[in-house]
Amino acid sequence: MEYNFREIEKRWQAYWTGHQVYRVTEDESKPKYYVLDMFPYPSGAGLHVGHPLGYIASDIYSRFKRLCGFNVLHPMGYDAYGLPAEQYAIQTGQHPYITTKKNIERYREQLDKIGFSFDWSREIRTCDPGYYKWTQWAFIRMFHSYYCYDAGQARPIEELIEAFEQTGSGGGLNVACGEEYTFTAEEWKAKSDREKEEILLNYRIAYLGDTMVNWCPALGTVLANDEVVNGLSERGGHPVEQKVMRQWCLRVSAYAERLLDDLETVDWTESLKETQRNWIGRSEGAEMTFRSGEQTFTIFTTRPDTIYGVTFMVLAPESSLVDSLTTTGQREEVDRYLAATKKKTERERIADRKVTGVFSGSYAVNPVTNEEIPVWISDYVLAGYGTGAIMAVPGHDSRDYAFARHFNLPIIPLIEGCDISEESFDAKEGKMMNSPRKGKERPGGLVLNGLEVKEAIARTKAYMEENGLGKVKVNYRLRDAIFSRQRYWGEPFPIYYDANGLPQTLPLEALPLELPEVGQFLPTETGEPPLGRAEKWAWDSVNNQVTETARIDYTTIFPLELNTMPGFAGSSAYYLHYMEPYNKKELVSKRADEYWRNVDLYIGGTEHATGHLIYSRFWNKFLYDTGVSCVAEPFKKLINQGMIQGRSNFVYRINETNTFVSFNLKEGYDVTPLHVDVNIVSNDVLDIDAFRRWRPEYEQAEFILEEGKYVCGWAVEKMSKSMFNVVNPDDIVEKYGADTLRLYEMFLGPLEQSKPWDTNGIDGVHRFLKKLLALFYGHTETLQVTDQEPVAEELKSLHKLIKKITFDIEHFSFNTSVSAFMICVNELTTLKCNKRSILEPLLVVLSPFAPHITEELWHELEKEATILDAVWPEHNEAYLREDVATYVVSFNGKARFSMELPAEMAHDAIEQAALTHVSAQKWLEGKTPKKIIIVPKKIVNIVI
RNA sequence: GCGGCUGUGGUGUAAUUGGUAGCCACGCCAGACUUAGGAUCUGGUGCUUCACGGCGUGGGGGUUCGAGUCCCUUCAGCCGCACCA
Repeated sequence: MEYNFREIEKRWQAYWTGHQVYRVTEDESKPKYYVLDMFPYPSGAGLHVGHPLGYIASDIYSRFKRLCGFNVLHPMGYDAYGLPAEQYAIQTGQHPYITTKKNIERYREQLDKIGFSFDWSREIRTCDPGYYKWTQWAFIRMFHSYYCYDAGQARPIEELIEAFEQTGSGGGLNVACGEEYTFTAEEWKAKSDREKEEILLNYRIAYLGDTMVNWCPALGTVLANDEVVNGLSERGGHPVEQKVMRQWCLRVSAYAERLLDDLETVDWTESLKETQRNWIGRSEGAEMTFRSGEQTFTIFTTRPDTIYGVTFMVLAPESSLVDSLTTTGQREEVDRYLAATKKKTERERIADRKVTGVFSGSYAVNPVTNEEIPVWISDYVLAGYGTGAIMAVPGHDSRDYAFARHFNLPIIPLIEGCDISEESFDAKEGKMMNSPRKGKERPGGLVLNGLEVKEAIARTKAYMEENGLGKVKVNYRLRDAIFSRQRYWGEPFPIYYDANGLPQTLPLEALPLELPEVGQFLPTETGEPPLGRAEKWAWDSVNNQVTETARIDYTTIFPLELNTMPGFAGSSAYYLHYMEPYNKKELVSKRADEYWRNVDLYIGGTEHATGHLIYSRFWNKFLYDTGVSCVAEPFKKLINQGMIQGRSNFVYRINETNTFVSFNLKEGYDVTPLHVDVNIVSNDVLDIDAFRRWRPEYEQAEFILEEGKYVCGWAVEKMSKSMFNVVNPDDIVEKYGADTLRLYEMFLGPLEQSKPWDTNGIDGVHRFLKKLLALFYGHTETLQVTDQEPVAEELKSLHKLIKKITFDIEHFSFNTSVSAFMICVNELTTLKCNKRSILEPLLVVLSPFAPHITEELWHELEKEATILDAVWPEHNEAYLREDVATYVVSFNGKARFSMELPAEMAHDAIEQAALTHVSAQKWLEGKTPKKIIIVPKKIVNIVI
């Protein structure tokens, strides 16, 4: 019997497509289960064997859930906007859509070969206007919303306008905003539309603001924080500088608290949650107000208890206070410092940690001691965090310490017994002293001496609030997301600018606002984004779509927004549209959303921890607030599949010759290791003929062989073209079949672990499939299955498998599942089992892992997949059979150990064990054993 | 610096979650069938010892009748945050 996987797979592929086997509908009679993969960016290089790892796992889980009676939504699509297609377009002039479309087709071809059960009728491409209509739609909604902390949710902006008209900015409003404004209702009413709009932008969830951005000159665009790594752009590694620009932003920071708190409600790995917690960066502290002459300003600190140790203040160079606190005498020096700081890029600022700074000339008054302390300016204080100003406590903060040492400022120790002669004492522990210092006590003043740090913090906070010197405040590291990109290949903003130059949203009927054609994909000569090259592009299409009254008169030239949205825009709510991709009227209908709710299982890489997975959670929460999504968290359980690294092979050329020496013989020769294409190496043995054909210079190569073979060296490296270690799944499928690939990728190790791809060992899995087929066919071409009654051993083998696999799949332990299959098939082979009643259920269990081969056999057995429902749950526990004397031993009602032996041996075992095993005897004191189970030589367990 | 994760044969890994450490594979060794083997099948394979035995889950210590698993400590590696007050 040949294992003709090529024919089998081709046939089933065609059958699945032809009969739309994996099409899913909202079937209310079944419980739902939503399995989602992070959709791929279709790159030009195609898939390598690492990409499908997560897809195979999710596919197995989907198929398993289907067999368990769930209605499983398992869609797939493409994150189609991206830089590579745009850069290719700039170089070649080919429209990114064409490149993207071609890549998608190639991806699809590769994915299809592996035999996934995606419902392709629900495919989404983020660059498809039918889809990005909903990205634009959500943006408009964010524009028309503000965030109310008291309500704990986003609210329509009209409510805020109403409040301003009623009570002005006072009236106990507790809302998220950029700058704080103070005005009365009358003042508000007196403002012009333009002024009102400027103020409202401070409150909108999608807003236009002047913010410090990461500007990447090489890419010609602004980047979000998660797109910058160590001061370099994530894509391409170009330097990034800080720059103030007017950009669209999303008020993600308003959701910081909820994004943090709701992490408790999701089933993600601890490390991923921790990464997000770090990124959100909650810190609890206090805002304190200091006075300097006529001015007051606020600082943020997590250590209010150290107020007696403040010996100077520091402002960020970009702080708006710098100007007003700089004295005339210091003006020149300060300006020089500001200019120097401005020139530094983000990376330089991180790289040279030299202490720099300049005195402003002003003094501030410590509100607790009334002492005057100098105000300095230094770039170690960040403008974007807290208030951009700090109180410096050199005794207990290492940065302040370094600064104080450098500029010879006083350092006061505040904790009993701490040594600050070499470094600051940063730990939040110990007893307070010098607070206040001896002889500086003031009646009714704050006294912290003798308190533990924790108590001192609480005491100071209370004192501040009682005396109106400050308030308790929680700060977050998480910043608003910068949402504009100066690129072509992205979603256009549904925004135009009116005669006042103020942003207005397009009418909803005008959506989608389609990406225009441009001659070139570069920025314009005047420095505008590429969309600036489109001539009055959208107005025609906008006006064609809206009713007569809503038409916009573009003859007065109201320009459209020329920026496009960033990559994360399209991936932020795609899982919602998968629920109802054919709905042209809504992102998702109430009915579909309430059926599918949220993603039960999400599988993808860790690299999205601080990007997509934050934005998506934010976006979903916004839609939850506005009643679109009915669940606050989009992804209930999340698994990060590990990365598959490459395993490179090397040949060893003897220097200055064309002779290659085998790995174990290379000692004694002067050799250079050279990467060799892993596809012409098998089990580390080089295919010499293929090598000679590989490159012209090796055509005449000579070899020094060991035992007739050329053995290559190897190393684990990143999978990349330049290392010749890229393995294409197509080649594996061609050689071994998709089922072998699927099983092998799962067999390789735990799903979440990173591991090198090593094709050595795939034979073992392939052999397993052949062995399995041999159970059905023997040496013939026709089925040899009989209807005989199974014997106990056969049943036991099967039921052991079912129990094991059920447990393993539910715990995403696919590698051990594959092992269990191998054990079962080995056992059945030994038993020469060809009984239908055993083999049929075995197929059902295997089907999530190797759908082609099992469907093939089912077909021959003339069975439907529904057989599963009957088998799976019923026989779950059935393998524990009295007649083979399997004992499950338990203490305190908890199963401890099980062992099998003939029943008649049990009695002898008790005696022997009790006599020979000291620890058992000790344990048994005062107890009466019912049964002791042993294996030869050693005691196994005791039943009380 | 702060936080998280990991450490088991030659290799990938497993261990019923505190109960015979090394399942299942790869590789290797031996054998069978073969003109042949990068095919197939059978047996063996943690280290050490001729053997009885002894030693073994990065190192050290502890809890326990019993520890790969729990606690303390230390080393190594990977990841996240980091001039965030």
